[in-house]
Amino acid sequence: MTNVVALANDRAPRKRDAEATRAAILAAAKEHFARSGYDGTFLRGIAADAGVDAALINRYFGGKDGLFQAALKDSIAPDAISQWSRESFAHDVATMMAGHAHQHAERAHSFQFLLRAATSPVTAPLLNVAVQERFMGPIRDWIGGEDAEARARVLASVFIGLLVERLIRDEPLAGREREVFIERTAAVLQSLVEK
Amino acid sequence: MTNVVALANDRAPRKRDAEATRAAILAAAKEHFARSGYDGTFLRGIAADAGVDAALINRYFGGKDGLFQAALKDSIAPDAISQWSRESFAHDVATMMAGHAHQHAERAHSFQFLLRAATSPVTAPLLNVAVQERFMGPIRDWIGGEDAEARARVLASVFIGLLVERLIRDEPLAGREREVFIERTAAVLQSLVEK
DNA sequence: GATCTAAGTCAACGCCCGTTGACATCGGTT
DNA sequence: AACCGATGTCAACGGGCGTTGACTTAGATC
Repeated sequence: MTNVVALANDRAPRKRDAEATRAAILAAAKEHFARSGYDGTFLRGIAADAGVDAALINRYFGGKDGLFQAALKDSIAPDAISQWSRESFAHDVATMMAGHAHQHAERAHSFQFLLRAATSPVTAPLLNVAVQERFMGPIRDWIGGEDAEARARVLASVFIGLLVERLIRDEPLAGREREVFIERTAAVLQSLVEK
Repeated sequence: MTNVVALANDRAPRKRDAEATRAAILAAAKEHFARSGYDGTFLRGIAADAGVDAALINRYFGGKDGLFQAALKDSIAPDAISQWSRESFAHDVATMMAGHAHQHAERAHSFQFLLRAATSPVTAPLLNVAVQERFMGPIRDWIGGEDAEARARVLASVFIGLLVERLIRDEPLAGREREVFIERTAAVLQSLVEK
């Protein structure tokens, strides 16, 4: 009798899948790190959520630090920046920020992860490098023009501030207040894009 | 032979001073919590900085939790927001942000402390209340004008973002980059103050 | 089917933390 | 001077963490 589990792929079904378990560990790690920070997450908890033994984390990621760095890299997606529209990005971002954080759970989650990373001296240097390479760099290139570095820094600050305020206070804006918020925020963002 | 140590006060020199040691512990605790967060600070480290035994912390504050709460209460200081100058505040704030965080250790520390408090589910509600009452409210009243609430929110976001960016990356700006950073940041802040 | 390697498990070690209770010592009181 | 409570010290315990190495087992290869 052949294996009961689904098969039919060119590869065998193989219950033991290194890539799959590695991904499961990484996914659980991202959630734990986002929710509880570096110090507040325990490898045993991650392993339990991933359904594996804690020792496997060590095998795949070389320890807690390595796991954190892998999760960090996975949480910063630089690809979307270069595709931003120069004309509408300011309004788009402002509108997004005015909405529920839940509507963008994915981004909110990974950003929460980053924010937690910023608050621990252990992880702050790692975050610094990651943000520089994968966030500030693309933004700098994207806005271009003179003094792109300094302007990118201000822009990144505003971006971060909007996200943090969103996280601290999740109540959505409405009515006229929402309009004004979007208008003002878009104006700020736009002013930093312009040379 | 009289005591060698300085005396001559109306009070005896008294090496054993409960209030003084309590204050020393609290001061050290605030610094440690601000720098390293709740999980990252160790009572032995605080005790060492305060020059006392770790067991005393337990006697005076009833444990690490009690010490943290005491430090939190002590870190929510009355604000100087109402005394900001309408003319120079934008440039003042921008200049402050461009400098070393160390140069404004006091504010930076208490802000770091509050921000780290957000990472603990226990203390997060406290932070929300503190931000609303001690920060958003005064800012709203201070800027005044139409739609003060919405504008205050954007302003507070920018403020928070600048602080977080500073937290992540402590390298100071210099030269032309610094000038541009200050100029742009001041322009953003000023635009939000104006009606 | 025998075999060998990768994938996963298990128990335990070592470390460091917060906390505790017994002990020492200072300082005011009588 | 004798006393006593408040103040400070000390050593140790219990627990939880990350990490390790030996062991087991599934799955591919022949």
